[in-house]
Amino acid sequence: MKPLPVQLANKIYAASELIAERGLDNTKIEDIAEVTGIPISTLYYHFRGKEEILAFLFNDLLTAIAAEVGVAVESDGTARERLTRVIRAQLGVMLENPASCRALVGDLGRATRLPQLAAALSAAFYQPVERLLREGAHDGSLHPSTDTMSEAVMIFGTVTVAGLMEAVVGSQRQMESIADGVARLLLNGLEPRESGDAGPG
Amino acid sequence: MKPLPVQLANKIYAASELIAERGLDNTKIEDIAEVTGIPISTLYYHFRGKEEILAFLFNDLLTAIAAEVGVAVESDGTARERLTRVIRAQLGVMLENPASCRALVGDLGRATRLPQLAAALSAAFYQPVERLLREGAHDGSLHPSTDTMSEAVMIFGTVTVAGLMEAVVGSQRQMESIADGVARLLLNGLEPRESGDAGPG
DNA sequence: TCGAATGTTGGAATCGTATTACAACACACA
DNA sequence: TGTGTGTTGTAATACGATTCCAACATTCGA
Repeated sequence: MKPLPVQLANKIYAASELIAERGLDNTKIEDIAEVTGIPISTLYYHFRGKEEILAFLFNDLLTAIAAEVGVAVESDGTARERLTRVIRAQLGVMLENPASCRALVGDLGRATRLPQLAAALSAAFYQPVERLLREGAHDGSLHPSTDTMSEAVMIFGTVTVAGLMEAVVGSQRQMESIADGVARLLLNGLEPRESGDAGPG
Repeated sequence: MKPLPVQLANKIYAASELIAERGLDNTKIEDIAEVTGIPISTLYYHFRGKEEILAFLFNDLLTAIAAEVGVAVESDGTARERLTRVIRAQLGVMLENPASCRALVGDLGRATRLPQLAAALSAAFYQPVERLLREGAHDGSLHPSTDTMSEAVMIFGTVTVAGLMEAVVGSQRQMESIADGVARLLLNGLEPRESGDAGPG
């Protein structure tokens, strides 16, 4: 696939707001053309159709997340510390692109039906976290897990839903604050700990 | 809204499989008519359109979940124990209706854009859990929380994504096994506990 | 049993919108 | 100047949702 001219790439993002609001089906190509300022003909010259426009936006978002998450995974420290950074990374990107996030989640079915995206989703989320879980069992900073895959998926769900909620309500909360809440739940759990709070950085 | 004749209600579920697979837009009314055995005209006699069919299915699922969850919330025991039951209840219904679940999540955007459903969603999930969190802080079985609403949402995300994964892959795992994994993560957290595993029922 | 009300159904008619086709035009670059 | 690539408007085309309508079925109370 040709690499969409920058000038267009910049404009096309304006569509995510619209799609997030109404969903792809209730968004007319005509509307997309209007908000992006790209004529319909031009859109069809570059994209096979509506769905491919959405795919472009998703792919972009997922790539961004995967990149940030990748950095966090590779960083220094215990697995637990890095997991905290991963959570921050994911939430950070989500809060920076609330519209794309809402669009992604709103049309999640479509996203998972687009094969390239399913792979990107997996690469951006599950795999890095799964790896951290294994490493954490090794370095003792995380509990040993029998099923890292399930756990990675659940963690993904927790983080995503948390981020999504903020994206939907257009929250003004700082990413750190949200990330702390997520990390606390995931690391400490809901059951009271005998000792005081474990205070991760 | 008139209460859809039972005979039709039974047939209409056959549509969820289809919608789960392709998403609502890629599902023609014609297809729905075919798999359900309900003629197009009849569908339009009872439903305003495609979207309302989906809404019916969702509403049904959410009502079922809300009911089961409600029982769990009202049951005996500490808040922690009841939370465990809530998780089982939700997962139980999800695994019994995998197609509806996939459809729901796949068209989540649509679901949240349908006002009645947003309310049903909230009633089925957040509210009961939020209540348990507060009660748990009281009876000491759960840690005190500063933001029960966020926490409830995250818990919802964890459980839902876990259930969804199983629904998507058509897992044969027992609900108990899955629920145990979810409960362990949510209650104990990822960080190792000094004492041995806390073993909830 | 009759008649109204309600539900069921097929088929034709509408209508909106995605997508395609095509032709004119712009720009860069050899 | 000529070719290739990208841009854009306009006019088909096609498909599928929804609506309309008329015929028929069923129920139920008078």
